[in-house]
Amino acid sequence: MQPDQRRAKRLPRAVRERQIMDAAVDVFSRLGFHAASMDEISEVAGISKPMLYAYLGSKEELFATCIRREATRMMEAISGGIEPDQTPDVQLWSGLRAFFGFVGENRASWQVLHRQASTQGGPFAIELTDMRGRAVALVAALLAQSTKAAPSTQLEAESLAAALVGAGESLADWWLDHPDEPAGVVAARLMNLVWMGFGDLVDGNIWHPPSRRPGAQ
Amino acid sequence: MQPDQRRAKRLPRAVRERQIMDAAVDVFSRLGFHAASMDEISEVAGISKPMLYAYLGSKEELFATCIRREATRMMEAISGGIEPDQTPDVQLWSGLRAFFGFVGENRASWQVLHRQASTQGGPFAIELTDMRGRAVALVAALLAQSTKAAPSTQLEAESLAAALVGAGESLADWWLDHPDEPAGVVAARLMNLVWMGFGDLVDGNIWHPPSRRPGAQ
DNA sequence: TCCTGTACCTACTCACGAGTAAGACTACTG
DNA sequence: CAGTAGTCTTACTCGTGAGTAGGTACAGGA
Repeated sequence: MQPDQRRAKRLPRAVRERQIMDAAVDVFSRLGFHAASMDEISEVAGISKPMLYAYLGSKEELFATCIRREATRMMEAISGGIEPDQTPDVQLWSGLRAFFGFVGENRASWQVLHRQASTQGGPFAIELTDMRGRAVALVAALLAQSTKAAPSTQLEAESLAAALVGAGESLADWWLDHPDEPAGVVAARLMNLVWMGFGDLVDGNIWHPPSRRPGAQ
Repeated sequence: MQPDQRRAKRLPRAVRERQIMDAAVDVFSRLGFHAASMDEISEVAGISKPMLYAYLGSKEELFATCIRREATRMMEAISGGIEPDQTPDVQLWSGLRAFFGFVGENRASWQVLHRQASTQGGPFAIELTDMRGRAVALVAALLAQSTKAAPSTQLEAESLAAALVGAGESLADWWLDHPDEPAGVVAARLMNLVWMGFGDLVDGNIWHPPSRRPGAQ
């Protein structure tokens, strides 16, 4: 109880809100929505519970706000990583790298986004579905570029995009349990799987970026 | 309160246990582990709470038992669907069909297995990891058959198997939100994606089973 | 120096849910 | 019909966690 035990007193609202959001993402990602308590979030954030309610509203509002913030951060990271005037395979490659790069550096964000939000019903799933919809649209547009030739592509591209996004999601989940692998390796693995297919891979044909540096990552 | 409001009175223990398990899978799949209450499970099962505790133990024990039962059912469905003396691609195809067939007919089981169990820590994740490990081993063995030719296959096959299993898991999740698609179509889509790859698909090369009936499903 | 607003707290209320105590009802066995 | 084993219930205890009441402390302006 020394007077010097400064808890960074009397900060402006915007700063506190960021601290609270960071704490909330941390706690939600570790415990899940239901098991997380507002008491613990306020403790991690270094403030008291009434502040939390005054600034961010109820537990549900806080969770929804977390999802929106992290979803926005991630989609910006991905679309920022794509170079639009490259060939489709290179665009896909850079998108995958951006995605796994983001997940690698923001594991808590990914936890709260994918594993938590998708298991809670109600408004949360809506936010999530919205983000996934944007990701699928991004990939579908990219695939549609590749398939100008083929005939019945519009719907087919979209469902394949959904499968690819799903594969990315679950490979990211798998990666959470195998954190030793570098991001580039995981991304390259998925790239090869979806671009070449096992049928080619067993013949030794692998995909690689158009030679800047031979090694991955 | 008519005396005729028979709640199927005084059944033997084994029958009650099955009813309770079914109710538990239903409630857990709808609400998740934490939000599900033992009161609701007992109500759905048509018995009172103390019976539930007497027969299946605590909430955590009940949940773990659910996971074990559903995981076993699913793995049996899959390995029962594979014909071991076929070529690797056909084996993979029949495995995928068995998997999506099971999920389609047991949506609640899949919910509780994948979406719920994977987000809860502790003993549940262990059960789940165990099941996934068996699935990955199954697929990895299958892939290893295909790649006798290639050199550095042992570890590579295993990680590709993990990616494939992950892709299947998340495609099944996606399917939960698009229940109108038939199981065979979803399975065929994943089969094409992982066996042919986009690189072939954009050229119009699709994989199909070695002609019994031309149409899928 | 008083005044007002914003940051911030302690200490509650209240509902809900896990788990239990204690016994009642039924069926079978002798 | 008494006894016993197993089925089943009502009616609790008790902890935990969401949300709030009612304040204190500090900062800046008059």
